[in-house]
Amino acid sequence: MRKISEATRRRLVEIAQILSQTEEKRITSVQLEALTGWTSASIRKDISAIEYSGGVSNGYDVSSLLDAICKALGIARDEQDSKDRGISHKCCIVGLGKLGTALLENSIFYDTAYSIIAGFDANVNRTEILSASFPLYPASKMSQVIPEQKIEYAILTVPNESAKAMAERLASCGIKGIVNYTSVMLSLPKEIAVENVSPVTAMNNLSAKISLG
Amino acid sequence: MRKISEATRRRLVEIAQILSQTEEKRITSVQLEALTGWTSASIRKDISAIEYSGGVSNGYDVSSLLDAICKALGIARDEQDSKDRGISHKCCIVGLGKLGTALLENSIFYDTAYSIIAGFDANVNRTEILSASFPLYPASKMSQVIPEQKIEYAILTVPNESAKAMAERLASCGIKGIVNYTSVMLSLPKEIAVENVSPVTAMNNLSAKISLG
DNA sequence: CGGTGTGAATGCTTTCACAGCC
DNA sequence: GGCTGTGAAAGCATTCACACCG
Repeated sequence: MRKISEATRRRLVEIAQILSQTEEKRITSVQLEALTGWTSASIRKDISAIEYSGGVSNGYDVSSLLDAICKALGIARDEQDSKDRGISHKCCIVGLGKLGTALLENSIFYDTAYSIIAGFDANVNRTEILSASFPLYPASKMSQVIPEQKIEYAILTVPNESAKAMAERLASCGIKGIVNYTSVMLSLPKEIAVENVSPVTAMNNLSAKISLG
Repeated sequence: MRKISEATRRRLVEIAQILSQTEEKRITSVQLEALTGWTSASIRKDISAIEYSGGVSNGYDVSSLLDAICKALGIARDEQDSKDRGISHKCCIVGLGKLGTALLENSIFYDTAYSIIAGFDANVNRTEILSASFPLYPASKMSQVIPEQKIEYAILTVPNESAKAMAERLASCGIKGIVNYTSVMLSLPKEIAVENVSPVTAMNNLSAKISLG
């Protein structure tokens, strides 16, 4: 069970997302191959890495497979599941510029296990003018609010210039993971997980992928 | 040279991004290890996969290493370089909701090889009301504008409900890569590259990474 | 049959360790 | 002395192939 490798994990996360969007009742590894591009054998191996006995003969039961994957990866399948299992990942948005406010108004985490419960910005004006369904604080309050509210994840949408400093502050506040929308590569203690999702990084990856065939 | 693996490519893209943000003149593989968390041996192997002779004895020359990586991966280091080498990646934004407009006002690709030259939305009102430094079109014009303008990449910021359909349309217009901000997993012909950067996907990855240690 | 689950074989990547160089 | 570059070894992951099951 502790044998879930990086590659397998990424695939399972993606498979889980596909399953949650499928309306079929059952699905086979060959269908998943068509959907994902990975070989069916590799998908079966991935699934065998988690404890799941269901898939006998005519494919997997979508719902129970999804449950099994989510359980194995420690993620919740939706809001209900997250309540049932007592998993709730509290997040905050750091940086309330154009992008940050777009995300906070978008209710992006509707019906997921994640919920945004605070926003921060260095500019006090902004935290006072903007409004959201959760409180907004000046950045100076981070070190107080984050531990107090047990916030685990941060979505970093500050300008590049402040990215490094803010990330380090988040780290020292005990944040566990950062979704990084800036194009600055963060260097943080390795127990803090970072997921880079800046458009520039994404484009570079895309572009390199294509140009190498 | 065609031996650049997926893993190596991703690391090199990240290293390139770090190099472009370093103001030091030289850097060693051990320093890169500290910054990235990957072992120095693996970094040296990665670099040896591209044609680069520079790094003798006391580390690598930041600027020439960056050049070499960019050249090997087919990406441009900045706007100037992209002009010099005649590389210019034209992009469009599909979906001008909150997120889409945040991205288009943000001049996110300032001083990169990428430039956004068109925006699309299914809602004609929106394309008429909004304004940007590039033209906005109703989605019906996609199949005309994309080939005509030789647009290679799309940033997909439509609502989840329309993601699948829009992605398929983009594919049929001959787009080469999609940066996917929706949480729908796209299944497209494998010659079309997709980079998933939705907050939900990112959080799931983060969360799985942490819970598996 | 059409499908899963899984040892065995193959093919990659990463790590090790050290020669060679400044 | 410190660092790169690289064969050789070790460790993983993917693919193959087939027994087994409904």
